[in-house]
Amino acid sequence: MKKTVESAPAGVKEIARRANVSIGTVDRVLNNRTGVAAKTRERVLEIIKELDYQPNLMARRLASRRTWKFAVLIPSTSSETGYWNAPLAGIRQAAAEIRDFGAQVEVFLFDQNDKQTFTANANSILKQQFDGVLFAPMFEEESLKLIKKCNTKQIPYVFINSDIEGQERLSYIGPDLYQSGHLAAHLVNYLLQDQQEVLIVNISKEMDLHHHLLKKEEGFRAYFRNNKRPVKLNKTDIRQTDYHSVKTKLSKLLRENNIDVIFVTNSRVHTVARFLEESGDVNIRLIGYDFLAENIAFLEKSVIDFLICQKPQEQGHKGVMALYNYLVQGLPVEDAQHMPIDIVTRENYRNYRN
Amino acid sequence: MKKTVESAPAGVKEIARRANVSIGTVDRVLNNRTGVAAKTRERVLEIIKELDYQPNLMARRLASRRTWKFAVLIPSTSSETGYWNAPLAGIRQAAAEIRDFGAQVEVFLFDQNDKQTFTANANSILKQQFDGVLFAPMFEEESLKLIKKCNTKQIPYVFINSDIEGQERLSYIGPDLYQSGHLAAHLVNYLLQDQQEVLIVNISKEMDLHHHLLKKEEGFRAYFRNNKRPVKLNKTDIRQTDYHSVKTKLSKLLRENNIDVIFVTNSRVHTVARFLEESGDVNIRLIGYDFLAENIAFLEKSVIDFLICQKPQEQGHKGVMALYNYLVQGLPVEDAQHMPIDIVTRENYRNYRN
DNA sequence: GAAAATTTCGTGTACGTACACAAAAATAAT
DNA sequence: ATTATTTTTGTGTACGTACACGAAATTTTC
Repeated sequence: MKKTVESAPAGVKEIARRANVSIGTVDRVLNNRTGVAAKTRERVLEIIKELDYQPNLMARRLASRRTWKFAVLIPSTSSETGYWNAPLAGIRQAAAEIRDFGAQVEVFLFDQNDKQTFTANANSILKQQFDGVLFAPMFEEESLKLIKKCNTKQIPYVFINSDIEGQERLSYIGPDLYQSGHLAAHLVNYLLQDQQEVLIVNISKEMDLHHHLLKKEEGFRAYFRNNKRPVKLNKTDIRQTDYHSVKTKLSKLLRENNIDVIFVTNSRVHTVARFLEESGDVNIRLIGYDFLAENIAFLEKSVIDFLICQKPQEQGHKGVMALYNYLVQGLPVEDAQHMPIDIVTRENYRNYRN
Repeated sequence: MKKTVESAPAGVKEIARRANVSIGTVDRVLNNRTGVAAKTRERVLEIIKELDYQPNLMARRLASRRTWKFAVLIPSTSSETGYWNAPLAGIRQAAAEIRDFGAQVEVFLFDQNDKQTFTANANSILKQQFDGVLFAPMFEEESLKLIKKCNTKQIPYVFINSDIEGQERLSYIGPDLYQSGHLAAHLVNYLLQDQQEVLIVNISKEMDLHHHLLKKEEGFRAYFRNNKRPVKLNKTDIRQTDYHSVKTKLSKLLRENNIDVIFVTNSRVHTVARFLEESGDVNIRLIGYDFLAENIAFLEKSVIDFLICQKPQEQGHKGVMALYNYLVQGLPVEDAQHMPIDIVTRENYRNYRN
């Protein structure tokens, strides 16, 4: 019971021979161009299916002079957080991979603290002729404007990192915020003994980004609502993100409450870690987000117990590839691609790939 | 300060034009074939460098009739465990990706319980002309024979899933067993209250595979040796892998000892889970290995607390790509590629990708 | 039923590189 | 200096697909 040795895969020529037509006709069927008799088309299609014809991408690319241009619009790396370095790296990697296939990627960066820069870049993108857009719809109102224009211009667009519901986006690639909060709660639940208390910490300047954090908090709280044992959840919002402000607020809180586990809803967990280390509160368990050098340092020292990460680099990569697969390859693209929710600890961070 | 708009990248034709030679000569220089006057070669090389010529991989591949054949030798999926389905899927995926680039992959399967099938397949591989081999060196003695023959035949080979030290393999792709045991211990340490006891369970028929499990156990034990608080570690080996045998052995053990956490060193953790569920020992925490349907079912029901996974599918994919990158692309390949050590729980398994 | 219009199909060239073969130039042998 | 030999260089075809153009077959029009 051996499969026949597969010879060189069949191409248009072989199809043409079997269907008794010329390769021109086969080509018309393959690229469903007009000008083929229905009967002939059917016959050719049958043989194509029968042979399980796979076009040779090399030859296809070589013969076609067509090129594509994709625009990417994401936040620049602020001095405050290096998070967006990772998606950008993934975007660059994808760009390199698809360059030979005629797709070019141009990156535009906006300032997270300045909506104006978002709009300016968006307009710049619209002026040029791009075949697809990948962007982070952080500012809802401004994003909706861009979306609308893309719709009328028939330019497909992909969201990265956050989603806006009810839009005709090609795909959303990003974290599953609610679920990641849920997971955090699950871990906290293991860390927690009976009667112990939890503190939820939101550290964020921008009101807009709050939405992001709230979804995680929601998932976190939902877990404990369904929990068997009752757990007291305290919470604080810290709007001044510098260390001194965080320290002041936290020391007051820890003095007045009996906190055993702290959950920080974003990557600024290292600020809290620094505080705990300096104040010597070594018995407090700490859990937060993102594989950043500052965080890893505290993970290594066991000040942070768990980091939850959602492969930011892969997000960038997948974002670009979604456009490429859809436009260039003509493949179907998943409506939403939620990233895996990784748990990073002192014992596995060395093997982690962002 | 704008870079000049990049026109279509220069090819052999442009080089030939500038050097005042034919494309044939340029071709000879590029592939450093013989038969070019030293002076001419120099002139051409200079222009190549000047233009920063990048060969068009598509065209190169299309024109070159050269093909590669890779052999893969891994265990077949036994009725006992579906583990190897995952690496095989990754191998198949990689094969599809590189097919157009002239690389073909042929898969050979051996029976984990029959060394003879390994040797027979290995010989079959050696008889044919393969350009590279990817295999799981499970049986040391038999593997060494294959390795030796590959060495004399100058065929590069890659190990998957387990490593044999001191060999001139092109690369090793697989789990970091020791470290994954370490991670398991780290998690167990969170689950454990003072004075509580742990049970390590090895369930395995084959003596040979034991080596695998022992490395994990070693990492596990090492963690607790360095631990602040003393933890009592019990251990049992179960050689009969059917449910009844496991049940008998475990019930006796749990009756006589006071076990709070069980660590199963391989994917058979679902057998233990089934036992705990049936016996109603719901307070015992359970941790084991691998993203298999049987295990996920118990993870969902919270009978299993954690599963540790090492991306078996990606292992297969990377194994094939290592051969491809090295032989076809001429790229350097990492000596060892340890997989990430993923923690899968009830709250994140839906997002997990093997 | 012939000419015109339209549909359907086949042929040729191009993409950038590899490689075989032939032509030309340079060198060696007589 | 002429022929033979070797080295160096140029030309042509092929890879599998895309696409323009023109030929053939079919349908429409009068």
